[in-house]
Amino acid sequence: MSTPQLTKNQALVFDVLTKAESPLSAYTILDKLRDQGFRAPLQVYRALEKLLEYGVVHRLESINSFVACAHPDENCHNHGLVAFAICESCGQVIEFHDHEVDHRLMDWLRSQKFKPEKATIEIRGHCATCS
Amino acid sequence: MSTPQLTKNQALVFDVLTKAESPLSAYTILDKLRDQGFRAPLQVYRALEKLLEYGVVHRLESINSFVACAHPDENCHNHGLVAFAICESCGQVIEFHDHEVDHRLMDWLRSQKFKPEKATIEIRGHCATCS
DNA sequence: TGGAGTCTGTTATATTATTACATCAATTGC
DNA sequence: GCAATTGATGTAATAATATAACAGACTCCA
Ligand SMILES: [Zn+2]
Ligand SMILES: [Zn+2]
Ligand SMILES: [Zn+2]
Ligand SMILES: [Zn+2]
Repeated sequence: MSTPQLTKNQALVFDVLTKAESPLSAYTILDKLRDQGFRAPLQVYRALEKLLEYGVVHRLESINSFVACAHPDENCHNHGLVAFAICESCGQVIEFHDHEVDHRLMDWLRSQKFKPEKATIEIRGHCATCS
Repeated sequence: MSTPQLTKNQALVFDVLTKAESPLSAYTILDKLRDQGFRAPLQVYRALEKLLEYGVVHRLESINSFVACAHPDENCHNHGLVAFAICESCGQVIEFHDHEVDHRLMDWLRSQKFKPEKATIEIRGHCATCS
């Protein structure tokens, strides 16, 4: 999935996310973009939908929030799983990939004849500086 | 975490979940228990909170739903991670544990000095019979 | 008996996400 | 050029998920 030119709304949302130092909820993004003319949640959700599709943003299911991809260059996401460590104190997120975990999970799924489409690996806890 | 005697509401919620063949949302559980006197979401959420604490129920973050533990005997959950494969067609969930994946993730977290507290591993896709 | 702790019932509210419908702009095919 | 299509946008309304706040009941035990 290559990234086409972003539209105005997509660029605004992406910009907010890249400047944030922790994940943001859709409504937080909305609030940050009121000055730029955003009025309704759908403006955010529609932009996010595309950004997720392009792989430049990730959704953190366990905290209903969104974060800019930490590895925009490597398009590792195409083949591999992505995992997140989320600090419950400072909100900081570490994004990482591990082919070992990846293969192990995939092997198990294959043994069950389960066809994976989307995976979520999120660990909540406390980061080095917060513990 | 040993499981104490369940209270009336906890038992009702647990019973609904064990009889279901796929995960249920809190509000679906509420609807199924209207006849038993349930009127408000909190009655469900409070029971779920305890059942999660006892480890007899799991929460599936990616679909905002709850499922009874498939391995009530092994209290594998105390040490190890739990992963779920969720079929998007039939809703069926396969719960599994893998120490390899577990250790690998834990090693990585330790290398980052990240102290894990709660982990979510959920794979959505299609099960053997649905693909 | 009377706290302390836990469970419960109820109302209201907060947070997250989608449906429905209208408009606008760029693109395509003719 | 012009209809047809496609994709992006704006707006209002609503659905779905989750929590706050407060009051009452119940058990256990000092
Ligand atoms: Zn990424
Ligand atoms: Zn931290
Ligand atoms: Zn389990
Ligand atoms: Zn299935």
